[in-house]
Amino acid sequence: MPQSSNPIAATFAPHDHQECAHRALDEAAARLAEQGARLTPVRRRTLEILLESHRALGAYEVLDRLAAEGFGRQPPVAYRALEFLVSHGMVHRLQRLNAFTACLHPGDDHHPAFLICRSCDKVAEAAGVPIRDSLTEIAGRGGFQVERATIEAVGLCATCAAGGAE
Amino acid sequence: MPQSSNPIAATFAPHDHQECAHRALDEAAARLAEQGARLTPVRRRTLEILLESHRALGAYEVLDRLAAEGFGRQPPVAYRALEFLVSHGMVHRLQRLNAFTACLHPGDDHHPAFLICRSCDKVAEAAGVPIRDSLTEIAGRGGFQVERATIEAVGLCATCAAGGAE
DNA sequence: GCACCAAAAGTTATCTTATCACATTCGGGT
DNA sequence: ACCCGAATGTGATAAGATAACTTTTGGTGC
Repeated sequence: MPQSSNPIAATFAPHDHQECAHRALDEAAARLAEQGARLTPVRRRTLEILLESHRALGAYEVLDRLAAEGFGRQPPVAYRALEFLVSHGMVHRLQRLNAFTACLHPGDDHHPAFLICRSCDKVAEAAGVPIRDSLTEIAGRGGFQVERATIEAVGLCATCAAGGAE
Repeated sequence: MPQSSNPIAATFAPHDHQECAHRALDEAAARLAEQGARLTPVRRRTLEILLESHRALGAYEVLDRLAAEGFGRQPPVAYRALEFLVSHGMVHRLQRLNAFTACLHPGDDHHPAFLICRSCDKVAEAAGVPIRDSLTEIAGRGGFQVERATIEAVGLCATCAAGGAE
């Protein structure tokens, strides 16, 4: 992730993907090692594929890439790797898109809000805490205990808005 | 909807569905008439089916019921009716569940947050405005313009929590 | 009443997304 | 070298959604 005053803007701005993806991969590997979880070749490659774009990819898109690289070509190959990565907080699932996106800062707030740009299709993670607090508060007044929340916004990122990609 | 200090609690509490569903249907019919939209038999019945439970139903569940009542038995029958109702604000689509739920107060805040009880599967609508404001604010700081937001929480409603349905 | 047109409903086929069940392989511990 | 459980591979199929085309329906002008 490049230098920037704001992580959301930084995600959408042009920047050195190689570097930010590499950093995230190292961090993921370290965290998984701590947990005693195995980052096997398929799982590692799956994470890399997601990190190579900030986009969300469908399971079958991931599968195609894996198959092209010599891994199995049946859906469970991709779904299993993705499920593993999601359950260890390395990847998030986007409900609106039926798609998956790599987490750029695993371990921090693992329940972010997602900002999906409808023009460039990149996905940023925004601080979920204040939003969840608001939701929890409103739900709580009705006696509802929130356990998990999905917060996903579709809109236009600053880069696309500026670039006339409207 | 029964008398209650809180609409969320009211949704989950036992109450006279017939009455609250009937009210919502009348309101929907009136609103559609205003808009010059046609509430045809399939559409009307689809809305009734959703109103009969506060649960979210999958398109194929709705389709089965429609087919059993003499309507077509092909997926587009259900999808078209649901799409019509969604686009007119009478029904909401829940991304987490790939399912649809009737709107209990069409016209009010058409972008509510959804509270889904994992025990009884009922769905309540909570005021979405404060939550969306929070999201819009955070996103805006990163230059992201929110256009549409999905806010869905899974948890436990007061009725199930009290009833030991844990 | 009737001819016309657009909207709605019906039907077939197909596509995308996701999971199940079972066989095989891999890797660490003894 | 052997064992065991985890991970992977494979075929089949379930579940969710849409495309393309035909037929029916309902309102409008005549």
